[in-house]
Amino acid sequence: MVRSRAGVLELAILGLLHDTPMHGYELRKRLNLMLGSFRALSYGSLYPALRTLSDGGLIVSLGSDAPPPHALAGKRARNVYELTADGKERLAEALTTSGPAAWDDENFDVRFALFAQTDVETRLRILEGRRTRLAERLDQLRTSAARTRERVDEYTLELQRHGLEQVEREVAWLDGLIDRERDAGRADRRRRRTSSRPGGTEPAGGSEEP
Amino acid sequence: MVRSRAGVLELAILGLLHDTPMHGYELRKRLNLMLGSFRALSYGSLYPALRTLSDGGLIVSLGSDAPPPHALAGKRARNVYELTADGKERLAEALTTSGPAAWDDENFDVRFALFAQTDVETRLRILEGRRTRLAERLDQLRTSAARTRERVDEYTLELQRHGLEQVEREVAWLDGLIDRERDAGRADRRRRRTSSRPGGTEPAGGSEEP
DNA sequence: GTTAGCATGTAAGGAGTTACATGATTTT
DNA sequence: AAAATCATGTAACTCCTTACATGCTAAC
Repeated sequence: MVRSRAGVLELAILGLLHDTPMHGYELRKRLNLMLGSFRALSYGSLYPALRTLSDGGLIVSLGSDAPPPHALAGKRARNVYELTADGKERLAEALTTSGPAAWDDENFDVRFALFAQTDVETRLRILEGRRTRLAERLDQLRTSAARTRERVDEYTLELQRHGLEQVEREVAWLDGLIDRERDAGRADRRRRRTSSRPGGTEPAGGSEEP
Repeated sequence: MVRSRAGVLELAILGLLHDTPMHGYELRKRLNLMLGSFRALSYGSLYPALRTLSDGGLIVSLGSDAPPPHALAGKRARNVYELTADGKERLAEALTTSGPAAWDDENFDVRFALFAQTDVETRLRILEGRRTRLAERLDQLRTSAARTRERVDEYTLELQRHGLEQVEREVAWLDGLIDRERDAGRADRRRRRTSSRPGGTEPAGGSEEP
């Protein structure tokens, strides 16, 4: 088995390249945006990752032929990458898996940012998984807060209080998103029932009303 | 120069041991509490860190002599560590430094959790440094949000919106804390002026009214 | 013509994790 | 007597960063 570890970074790259072929430098900027923009990813991470994906046959660089149609022509030396068939397959596969690897702290943001390429069912599974994870955390925090009370100083206490509040807010955020997705899901099923098309693999997309 | 890198973990250990001598296993639990309790620190990190500190002469294990006065006597094989004079010195020194190393994402929480061992001036410097850092982040986020609008999908946008909101809330939290510290600082100066004692190196502490 | 930003990469190293290996003590 | 949890450590490995090395192109 060659697949072994997934790596958030590789998934993020695959996800971005699915929309638009890009070269590393630009990819980095989009990646940083996608990941909330703090914690700027370094080239020392990005280029080796591109290399790995390229070696694995998931992406290819459009070497010296086929200049990007819309953009500033000329300027070689840029390696514009795009997904191969294998890459698309792997991406699609990775996007439908849920499990802890989807809703853990390090992965959730990337998975969320790629929701547009998924269907409502997957989105709901991931959002609910994340919600459950955070609810567990909340439980732990509240329990240990009750246990440690008085044994820690003001500042540690304040830090815990603030941490708790942040998690609570994130849960509330998720609740809102879950509601929205459920509505979208209902609308989707209604649509599918009405039209005779049994529905392909195309993403649900839609929901123009945020 | 032997000092080289500081390491958040080592500072956290020093800070906890300053209050109470402890053995590794217990230290880990307190450490996890202190760091918000998610992201449980592994033994594979903790014990080597204790080793390093021990080798550097900053902490010592009270080997087989002097059983902990208050606690469950008996049970050897536990390495209870405490700060050496050097360790206390290094801790005090580390606690008064500000600079990015104090208010960066990875360090701020630990620094904050150790505020009880600092004076108001240091606390204010760090809180304000952190506030400035976050304000910069906010600026970047808002700018890039304005630039990318329409070029990214709903979900990426929602993620950015949520990230922005979280940072805004943290800034508000800091503002509250800064106000409180300013009040404490004023009270402190007044107290110092009134009493003839010029004030030693003891932490400002106090502030029973949260 | 020189500075700033675009563009790609490599090598060394830091900071942590997982998995392994071991054994004592407490609870059921 | 078995299971849980306390307690300490090591080795291999992962993921990422920093610092280095290189060169092209746009703007001032």
